[in-house]
Amino acid sequence: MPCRQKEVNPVPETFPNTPEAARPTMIDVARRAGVGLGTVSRVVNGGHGVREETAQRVRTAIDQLGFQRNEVARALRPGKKSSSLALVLGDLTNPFYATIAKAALEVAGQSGFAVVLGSVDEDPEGEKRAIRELVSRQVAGLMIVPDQGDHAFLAGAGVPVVFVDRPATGIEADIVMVDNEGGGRLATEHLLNQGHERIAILLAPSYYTTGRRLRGFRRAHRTAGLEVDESLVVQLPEGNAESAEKATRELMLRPDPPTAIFASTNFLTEGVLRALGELGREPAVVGFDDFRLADMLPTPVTVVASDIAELGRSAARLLLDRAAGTDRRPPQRIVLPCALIQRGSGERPPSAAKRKAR
Amino acid sequence: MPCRQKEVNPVPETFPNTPEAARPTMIDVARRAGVGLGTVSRVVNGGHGVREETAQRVRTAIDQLGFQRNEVARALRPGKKSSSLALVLGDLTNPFYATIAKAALEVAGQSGFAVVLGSVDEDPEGEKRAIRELVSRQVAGLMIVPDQGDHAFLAGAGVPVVFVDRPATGIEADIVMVDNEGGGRLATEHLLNQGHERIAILLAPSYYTTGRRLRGFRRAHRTAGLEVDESLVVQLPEGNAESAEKATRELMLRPDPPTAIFASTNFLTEGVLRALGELGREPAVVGFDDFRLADMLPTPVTVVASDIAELGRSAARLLLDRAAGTDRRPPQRIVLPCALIQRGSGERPPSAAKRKAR
DNA sequence: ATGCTGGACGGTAACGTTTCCAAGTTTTAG
DNA sequence: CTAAAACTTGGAAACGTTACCGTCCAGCAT
Repeated sequence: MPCRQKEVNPVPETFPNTPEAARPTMIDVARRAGVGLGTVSRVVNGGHGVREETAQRVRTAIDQLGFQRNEVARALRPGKKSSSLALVLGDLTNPFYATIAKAALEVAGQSGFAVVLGSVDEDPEGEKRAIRELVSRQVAGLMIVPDQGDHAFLAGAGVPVVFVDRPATGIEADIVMVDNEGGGRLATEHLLNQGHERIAILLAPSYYTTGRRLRGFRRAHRTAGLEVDESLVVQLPEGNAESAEKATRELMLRPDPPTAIFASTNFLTEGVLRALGELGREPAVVGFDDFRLADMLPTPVTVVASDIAELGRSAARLLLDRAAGTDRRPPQRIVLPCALIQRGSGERPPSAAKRKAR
Repeated sequence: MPCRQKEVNPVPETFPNTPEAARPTMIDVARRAGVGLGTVSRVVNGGHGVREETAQRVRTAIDQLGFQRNEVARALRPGKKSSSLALVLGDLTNPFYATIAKAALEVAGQSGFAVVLGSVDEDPEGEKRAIRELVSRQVAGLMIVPDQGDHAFLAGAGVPVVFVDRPATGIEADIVMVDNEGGGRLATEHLLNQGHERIAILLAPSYYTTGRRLRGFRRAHRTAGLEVDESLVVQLPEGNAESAEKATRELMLRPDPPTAIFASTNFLTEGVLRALGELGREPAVVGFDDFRLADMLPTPVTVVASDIAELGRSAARLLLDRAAGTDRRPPQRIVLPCALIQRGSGERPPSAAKRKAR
């Protein structure tokens, strides 16, 4: 008779070099409670179809042994995806991404989902690799702040995908983003209302968001009946503060400098301010996205902001619904509004810039 | 004859409501390549002991089918922990934590490890729950920025643990941290050297780090032959900027305000500056931990800083070695140095504070 | 009594991988 | 030319869980 006896927490003769405490399994629990394996599983998963008395005995055994379900084994069963979501985004050091991550983590955690992070530093191919890695871990869904490039390869991944902050090409999926065009228009209109007619816009390289914000910029001009001076539309080679700083310097040292600058990204805003601080110039400045300490700088910074945390929360909620199969609607498109926060830098009149211009 | 024939990517008669693309398994690959299952596994894991010709055939099949190893199934095998690390820390919105996370992610990623994040908002019990969750996901190791409270329960987790930024009680484990006492001393000495004799210190509630920084503060005083005015040692009820702001206001409105303030945390520093800005006072200020825009504030902020990213990198490296079993040394204790970054706020002489004091 | 229904429970087959062992094949040595 | 050794390879067990399929028993209707 093949006696498949298994020692419960066997004491190893020689202490293993990896002091790996053998964690109890459902089988251990079953044996201890004097019930079958299936019964333990039923109890662990809600306990339907188990007599209360039996369930109690099982629960006691679970407590005594300190049993905890092995999520990996659980996820192996067909259909059962693991109870983890993946989040793929850029530099966590950017408060923008960090805020999204935090919010998503929070929502996922409330539903008992863990979040596996894939940080990708602006590398179109690295992103693909990271996503493949994540998918191979059987995550229940993907939240992606996509890089440029085709994301069609995601279609075969077999898991729901939610894009965050910007859409991706090649695949139809849910998307949660902010009203970039509206924000761009808001910022620009505000500057135009102050009487500015020469407004520069700084753009990070080829993000989707960049295009929309620029569109808002143009639209505001058109509405005001003004032409956009194309030499004031600055496409930066990189999306960091240094790049913006350099561009701002060049911009302000032109014979015909702008009287206002719209920095389309939080890091760009920083760069702009840095350059202006050194030059001692004071054009009006409006940034896109709020940032910490914006109100404490020598001239508090006016920004167009949205609820970034809500971006992360919405994405996580949507993804959880998709993963659970609760949500069968066609791909959704959630757009969060932007609001203007006036702090000072955006309210400087054109004259202020001119006054110091010489 | 039990013909366990399995269709390769069978076409479902009725399209399933969850459009789950059946992903190919090793068995599919084996069949396609005309080899055994074991051979495929060997090829996937480095291909030792497989003839090159056979390996090539397998690789072709893998490419054709777009096969990718199921990490979950892999992790199920005994001994094989999953190739993920867990990172448990506080508010990701705090650049301090975000920096650690980013660095750890980077190092882990280079070794093909994913990182599962558990963010815990200053909740002693929530941390425990989060850790249990993570352990049940069979992570290969834990990196924890521990909350107060006993962490003895980790001893039975069966996975290596590395503590980050501060040690935990109840368990002997690796720890990576900064030289808090040295940093505290450095900051204090710097202020003392400027001639300050009434220096206040603001402390976040009951962190380990708080105690060490305070110790450095006291030590510097003792070395200088000065008594610490205990009324200037301010234990805050919370670790946020608001709390520090309120405390600073009270401090400065005393009949005998300090001429210098040592803020022992980046958020505290922010609060201090906020209060001083409103009051129009100018005591010297030194903060612990650098932060973005510190150099752009009206008075650039002097701080004691360390390489936070290296904190995360070291932790990840150490944990990877432990997880691989490469590192069998007794628990390590890595301490990173602190350096003073002079920017202005810390170099104001006592007279400046007094001048405006009335 | 007997047959039936249905709930409670035990057992077992997967899930996809790794690892071990045995069998087969080639190479090397004697 | 044979024996042994080394290398390849296929097959099967096992990891811990869930889902399904029986079995068993109590209770009920006939």
